[in-house]
Amino acid sequence: MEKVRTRFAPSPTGYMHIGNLRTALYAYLYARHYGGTFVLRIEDTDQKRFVEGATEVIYETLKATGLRHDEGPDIGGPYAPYVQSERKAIYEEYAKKLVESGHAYYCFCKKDDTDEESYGHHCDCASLAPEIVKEKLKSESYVIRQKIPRGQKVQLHDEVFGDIVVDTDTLDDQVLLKSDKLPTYNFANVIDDHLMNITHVIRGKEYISSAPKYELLYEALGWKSPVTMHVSTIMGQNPDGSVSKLSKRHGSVSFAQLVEAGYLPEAILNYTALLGWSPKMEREVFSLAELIELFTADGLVKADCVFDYKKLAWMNSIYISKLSHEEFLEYSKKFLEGAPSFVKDKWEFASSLAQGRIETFGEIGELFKFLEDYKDFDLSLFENKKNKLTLEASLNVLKDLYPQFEKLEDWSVENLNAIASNYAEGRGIKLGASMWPPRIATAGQMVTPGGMGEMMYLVGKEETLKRLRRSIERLEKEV
RNA sequence: GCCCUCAUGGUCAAGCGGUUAAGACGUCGCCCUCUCACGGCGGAAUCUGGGGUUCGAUUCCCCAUGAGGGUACCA
Repeated sequence: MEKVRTRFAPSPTGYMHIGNLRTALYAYLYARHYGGTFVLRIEDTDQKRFVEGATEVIYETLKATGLRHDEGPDIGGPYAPYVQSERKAIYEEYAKKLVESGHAYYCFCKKDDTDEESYGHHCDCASLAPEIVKEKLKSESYVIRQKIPRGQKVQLHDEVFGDIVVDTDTLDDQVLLKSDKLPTYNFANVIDDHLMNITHVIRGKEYISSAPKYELLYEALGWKSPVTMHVSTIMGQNPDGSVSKLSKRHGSVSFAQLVEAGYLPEAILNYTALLGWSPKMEREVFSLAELIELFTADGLVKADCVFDYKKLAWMNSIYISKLSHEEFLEYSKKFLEGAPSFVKDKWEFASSLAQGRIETFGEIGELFKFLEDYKDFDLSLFENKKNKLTLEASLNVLKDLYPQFEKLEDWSVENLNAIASNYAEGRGIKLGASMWPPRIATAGQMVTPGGMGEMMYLVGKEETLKRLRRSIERLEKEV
């Protein structure tokens, strides 16, 4: 059997759209699953869109996600160069061959010759006499267009969408070679896929309409066309419930933005793998190695799918919880901005509270923010039915416990909790009844990322005692 | 306008002629618990509509509708 070769052929736009990353992932998984080769090719034939440093973004993303390519501009390979702008002469050669064989023609129309009302390109350049063409070539700029045969059917097969039959009369004479002598995507991709011996093409569904034209080109050149797999489009949900192609207004759409927001590369990859592809089993958390093992074309879904940030967040929380404490500490470093200083100082400890509670690293600052924003809060927080706490009962607990806390020299979570639990035991009250009031007094808020001991430890002795005194003072006035 | 494609809960999806129509996220309730989170248990919620074919259609065919894409010297 022929060795599988897939490719990822992004254009250097300056960022890696998540849909693009998914295509790369699928191409990578497919190649690896069949022990094949994964090729990276840069499609930079649109000079107007040149972005400085854009190819670096592509390399960095592939590196960060572990989608290692076997051939590419940065590492070379038997089919170099892997950058289309460096292959200019190749396309020109094949375009001329097609003209000679009657499958393409020179077109001298100006860009705006076709009026806006007509759809598709129609002109008579194809039937120009050879002498006239020769004459015009000397002085006029031109493009080379594919000559689509009339009244024929093109039949093609896609691994995902099945058989497709198209009437050639609905196809346009598309431009193959632009007036700047650079090929269009539609042409370059056909030439390169063949020349680079690509056996399986995985690309977005938006190219399915162009597939018949590619098929015609392969036929004209006498080449065998690769197996194709068109994958669904990733959509975003609009506020009104409708969907449209995932874009900035839906949220973060590039890999870099997602990472910046605190999503782990592994989680992003795992989640996007499952958007438009299914392993057909109940499990959803897979390592890259497991995905390679499971990935086949029959799991590819035809219908478009909506990117769900909530589910990605859930997936991310799974990966965060699987991190070792050391990894979590290391990774969280750059997300500590906005966290109160006494949380940063004790981050080694606070991080253990955070790890099980956050879904993205971006939430860290917010999680502990209230500890810094301490102000007089609504005293009703001290009331708690389940623990039989009234304002008065809470006040008593605080007054009883305060001297013990004040005396405590080793301000540790264990010691703090011990004081409260001994007190509860001695009084014959519920543990919650003794821990609730100090926790509320310390945090100034009902919901906290840890229990009483943890909150008091984080805030520190001096500040905690100050807060306890303030609460006692306020409660005494109230009761 | 023309062409192509798609259509299972709010979302991701399994299903490939006979099922109580999986599972996950989200959501709701309960349990656990000093709060939250985690975890456990349970609930609500889906086959776009209409025609066929068939003993029987979510599943096959046709039409309609809706959605997406193409119709670029962009990819």
